[in-house]
Amino acid sequence: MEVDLRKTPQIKQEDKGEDRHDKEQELKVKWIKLMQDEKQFELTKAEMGEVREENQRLRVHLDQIMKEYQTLQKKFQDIIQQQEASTAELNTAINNNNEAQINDESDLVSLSLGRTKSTDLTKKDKRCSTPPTKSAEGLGLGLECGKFEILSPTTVAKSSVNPSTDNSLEEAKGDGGETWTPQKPQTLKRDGDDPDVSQQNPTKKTRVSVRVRCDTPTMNDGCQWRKYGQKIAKGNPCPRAYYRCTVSTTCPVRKQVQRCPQDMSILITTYEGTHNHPLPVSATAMASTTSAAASMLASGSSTSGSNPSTSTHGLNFYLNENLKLKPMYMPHSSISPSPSCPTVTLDLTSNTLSTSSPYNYRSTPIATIFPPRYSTTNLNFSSLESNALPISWSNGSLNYGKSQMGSLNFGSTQPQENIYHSFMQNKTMMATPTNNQHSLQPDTIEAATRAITSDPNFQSALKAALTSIIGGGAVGNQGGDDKSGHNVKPGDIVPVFSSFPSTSNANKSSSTVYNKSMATTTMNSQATGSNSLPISSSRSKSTSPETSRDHVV
DNA sequence: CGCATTTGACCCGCGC
DNA sequence: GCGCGGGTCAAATGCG
Repeated sequence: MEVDLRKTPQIKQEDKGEDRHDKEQELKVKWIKLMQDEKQFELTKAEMGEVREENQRLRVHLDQIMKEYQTLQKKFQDIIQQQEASTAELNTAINNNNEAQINDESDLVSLSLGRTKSTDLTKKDKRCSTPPTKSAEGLGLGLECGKFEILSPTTVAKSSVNPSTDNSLEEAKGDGGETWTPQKPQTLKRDGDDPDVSQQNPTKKTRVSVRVRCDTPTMNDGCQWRKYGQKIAKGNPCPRAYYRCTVSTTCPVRKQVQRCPQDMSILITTYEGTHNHPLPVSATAMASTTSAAASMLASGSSTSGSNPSTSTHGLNFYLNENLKLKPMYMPHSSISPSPSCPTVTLDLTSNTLSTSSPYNYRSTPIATIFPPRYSTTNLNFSSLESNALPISWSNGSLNYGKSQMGSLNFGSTQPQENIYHSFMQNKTMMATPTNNQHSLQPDTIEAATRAITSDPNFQSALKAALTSIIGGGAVGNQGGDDKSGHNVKPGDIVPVFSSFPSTSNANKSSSTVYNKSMATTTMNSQATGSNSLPISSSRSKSTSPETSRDHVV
């Protein structure tokens, strides 16, 4: 690179005439170029050094974030364990006190984690066809979906903590006009195999029902499903498809998929049982959601059951009388009597959330759909403003919220607050079993607030939701239904057992670990149209075998 | 040929 | 005890 300048004079002396001059000029030019190149090189070196430093700083920062994340995860698991323990105790006490009430009436708790607009509410009411006799407020947990909205009760994730326990997701049959019948003894027997379930509550099996507005035939939840049956429920023109988790041959999880007869765009998916195997990253989102819902149910539903029939009066959760809950189109549909199946409903369909009001007001509770005897918890994950779909599980990409990161939006502005409010309300109701619903005094609310904030269930639910957000990228995939499809690599398998509400075995599930890839994982599964709606005739190979047949059994 | 879906039959619980 | 309805089974069917 460097030029020997000392030789330059010598060359001048040796050369003669114009040639010399020319050569000298050339050498000068070359020398100048070399110097410039050298300077450029040094500058580049300096830049590279800066970039390296920056890179190192970023690495350090990333490490810190990862450490914090792991720490939070551990804490979360601990809380879940504690929550499980406390929940068991609480349920026992509650059962003793309110057993009669619970058995007789279905408790519907609607937790709206978002704000719903009144107009939307009206629409929902129409859709649900549930008697508008009761109004409920709810906080909207807004999950913006690309293609599908979760209308109402959506899948409940069983507590992520318990992998082994059976998780049940219920679809709100009510949408279809049919009420979701509680699991029958058969299923219970099967589920009974699962020790966890029996331990937690022998009589109750948690189901998570997710209502989503989905253009696609089925909602991809990241798991692999095999269709094993289809039936047309009485009073509901839309066939109900039965799916079994095929990720593991021993996995007890089942799901039912059904279209809402009144609004075909609404897909009701009910999950039942807990996954006893690691879930693909793509499935973790739903798992987290359902876990949160299940957690709420575990702690809240049992306690809240005091007055099912009373109106919420601005509370997010409402309890409905059994009969009134029946869907309009199925006035005669009988509710399955099995009292043993508490249902958590996640309503991701509510688009109409009012930003102004802290609570969701619903003229007609979604819960109407549900069978009376079960205690039902409705989680309304609707975005505040919600034109945007809360979650798009359809087509394989699940987007929680608008953010590219696939984050969950809990309400547009103050998500946590919304959750908090809804949970608080729920708590309040539980605290005042009989009278509370009609009038909640401010101080009562305050007391409830304190109680709620300290409630592990609430914390767990919030964490689950946050977890979903954090792992949102991974969550996005619906492809899970596709057996073939998953873009999920082996490494993506996440040891999250409890995507669904688990009734038991908090211990086992507590070890939930998310694969590092979760954040970045993209779900593409069902874009391929793998899932076919029960109604649709199309047949898809995709993992989510939603039925394509119209055929009635 | 293997696998997933379809679909009629069967099981079981509940109500009358 | 009988009928109804939900849920599941398993043989048949279809597709790649």
